[in-house]
Amino acid sequence: MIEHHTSSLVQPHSSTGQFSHYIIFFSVPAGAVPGRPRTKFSAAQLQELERSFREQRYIGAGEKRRLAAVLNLSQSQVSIKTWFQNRRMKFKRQTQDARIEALFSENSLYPFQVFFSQVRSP
DNA sequence: AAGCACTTTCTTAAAATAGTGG
DNA sequence: CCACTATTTTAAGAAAGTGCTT
Repeated sequence: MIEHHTSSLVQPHSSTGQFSHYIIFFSVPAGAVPGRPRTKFSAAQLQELERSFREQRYIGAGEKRRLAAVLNLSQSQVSIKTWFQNRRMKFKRQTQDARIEALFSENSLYPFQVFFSQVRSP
């Protein structure tokens, strides 16, 4: 991500006129394999993925092939699998965050107050 | 093979800062 | 100085990578 930070590296400080950073050049190894390019799902694709996820959180081979065909992602069922995996993790995070939130709301602070009053010394 | 937990990479929106003209 | 814009930094989210287990 050099491109985003180039100008801040090149410009000297406005008042002192000094450069605050060294500029380091480096090269990418010649044999580096780029890896799978990041797929950008469109809004319509995400809508269909979400609908399928609501139906069942684990995708099967048949549904995966169907989605790949419908969404024109036929060459990359992997991205669909990855999406479901990441979506399950997101779902899990949200639910347990909601449970933690529920602990702090209402008047459930009491156990924590007891705990900290015992830990902290006056 | 796919699953999970965790991490890395990349993108983008918002916040913060720096310039600039009136 | 203030209002406005342009640029930079920061934070958060999404897709893919890693390593291990079933």
